[in-house]
Amino acid sequence: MNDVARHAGVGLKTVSRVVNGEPRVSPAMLKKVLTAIEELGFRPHEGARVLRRGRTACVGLVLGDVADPFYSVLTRAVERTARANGHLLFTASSEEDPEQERQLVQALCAGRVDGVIIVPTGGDHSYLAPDVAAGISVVFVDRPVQGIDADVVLSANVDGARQGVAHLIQQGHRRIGYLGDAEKIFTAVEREQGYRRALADAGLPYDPALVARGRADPEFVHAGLQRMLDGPEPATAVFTGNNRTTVAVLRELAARGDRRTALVGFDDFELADLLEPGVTVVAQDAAVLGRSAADLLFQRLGGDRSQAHTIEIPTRLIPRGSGEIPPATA
Amino acid sequence: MNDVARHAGVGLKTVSRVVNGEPRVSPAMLKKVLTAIEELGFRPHEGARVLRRGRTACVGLVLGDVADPFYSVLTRAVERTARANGHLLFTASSEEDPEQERQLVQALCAGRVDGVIIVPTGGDHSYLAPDVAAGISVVFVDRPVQGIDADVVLSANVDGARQGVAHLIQQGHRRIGYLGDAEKIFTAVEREQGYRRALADAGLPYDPALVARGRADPEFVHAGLQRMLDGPEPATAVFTGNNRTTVAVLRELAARGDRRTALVGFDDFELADLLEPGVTVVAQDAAVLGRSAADLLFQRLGGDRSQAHTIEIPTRLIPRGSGEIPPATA
DNA sequence: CTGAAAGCGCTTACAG
DNA sequence: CTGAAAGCGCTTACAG
Repeated sequence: MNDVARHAGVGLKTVSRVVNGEPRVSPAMLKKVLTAIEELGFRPHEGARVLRRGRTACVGLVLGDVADPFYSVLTRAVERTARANGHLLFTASSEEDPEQERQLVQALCAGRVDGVIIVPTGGDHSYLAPDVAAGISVVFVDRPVQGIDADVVLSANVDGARQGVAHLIQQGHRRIGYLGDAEKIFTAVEREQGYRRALADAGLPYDPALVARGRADPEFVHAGLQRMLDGPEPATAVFTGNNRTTVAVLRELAARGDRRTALVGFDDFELADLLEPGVTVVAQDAAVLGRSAADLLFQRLGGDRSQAHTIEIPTRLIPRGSGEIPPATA
Repeated sequence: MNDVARHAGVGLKTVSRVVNGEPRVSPAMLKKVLTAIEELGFRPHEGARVLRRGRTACVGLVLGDVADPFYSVLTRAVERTARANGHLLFTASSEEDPEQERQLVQALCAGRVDGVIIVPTGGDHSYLAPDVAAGISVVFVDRPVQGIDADVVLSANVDGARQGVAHLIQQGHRRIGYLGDAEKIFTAVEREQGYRRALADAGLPYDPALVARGRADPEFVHAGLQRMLDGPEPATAVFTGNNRTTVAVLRELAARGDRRTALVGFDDFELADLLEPGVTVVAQDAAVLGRSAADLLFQRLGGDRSQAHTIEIPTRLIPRGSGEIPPATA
């Protein structure tokens, strides 16, 4: 910029005015600066701007895994909103590791972003206090958080799961298995609670033998289903707590040649309607989740200092066939 | 940092030394600074560091749509490599709009990143010359680029498509339709070329009536398939040029109740194996594409000034059933 | 309408 | 081992 000023034979400030499109620049000056910029191929340096202005025009998004379809849709929605607000987006995957999440969030908060949206891993998030005090806005999405008071956007996990399981009960099922994430993940706990509530509502007993919690890998699902389906009192239906588990269960059922066990999954996924039978799901709206979180963030960045909000996004039961299979023994 | 120095009663430089873990700091000083940092909740400001050092420790990735499964897997691979090299990642979706891409890339290059990986939309990319001259490294992935000499990582599009179509010919098909992206997209042109080459290799005629190019939306696919399958000399098999088109074709075939038309798709997708029949695909390795591009980028950032490389990642034919359906009239 | 000075928060030479 | 000075590239008051 100094070069440009010298090249154009004007003051530094005049160049700054032109670059920032400020008024009160005479046409003659404007032209001199513009040609100098052109000739030198000058581009203003955002970093320097940020340092002086205190605003980065960037926001960050930290979540479990950008390649997970649910999160990639959420990411897209956040990105769209960020762009609409003139901001660029950092994305970073915590891999569900609290320590990695902390590192990523702090790297972002160290002057690189104006605000962050976080899908929090478990654990205490009070480490964010200095950053919040320094003026960085934080919004949590998909899961709530401990140790800090901030906006949160959630799916209606308990109620969604309750509805999904109630749907199976309505089809006549009495022994319904549950497979979901480990207990350290908030949504898993919530959805399992919805499962229990549906059972309780229908006066059905809760049987720990029908519940399996863990990572959605083939081994876990294989073992879990085996336990539920091959025992003396087998389950006739299964409710899964997230899309990866649902897909793993579909694979396992296919491998077993099992077409009689009913299935309702939490979270929709592409092609669920094309499988045979179509997979009945409790759909979350990842795009609305992302957009809502980003909207809240930009409200805060816009100066909103009101009390922290908690927004719950409703889910939707989509019957497609797998959840309407009647109990084998009925 | 000034506050810390004053609070600790030491020089600014000493604080800098401690923050950066430099040696030659006496234990007494170290302790004074450390407690001051603790008491003030000090965090070094990356922006300022960047301005002085000239390195951002960030890289950017600009592609069509982060929510596309192929790209989200690629994104994840880039992110992993970036993290392994101590860098954070910006992601931005161009939505296949050259102007939007240019804006995003330039916003990133304006002092926010050390390098960028781009899935280029069509058009000339010579606008990047000043940034490259300014020391920013650029790698293109998935598609090559015009107007600039840079590293490129591609899938073996022509050969992969040729193999996929040859596979259908081998099953006895003589009338094979092609549905793919619009011609402005490089990979679409390449894959269509592979399609034509396979036909030529087998001595089969190229029939424009069996070719449809456009966005993978339901209307396009509906019209395209109708034209190919409902004419006097219908196609008995279809080759699709990308995963979104493949899925749209699957939907359309299901809607038509068509289970006799064979299908091979370019690009793999989740659940392709669970459909009935399983979907035969020419699989690209999005993770390898992303990792290779990121590796090249960090080589450049590490000082490699050798000639630009072009890397081609092989594809793999995965027969699952849909591509092994014999011709209806055979 | 225009510009010289100070400073954003750090690091890079340079002296002590 | 320690620190005062200069400067990264820009913008924010402040004079003219």
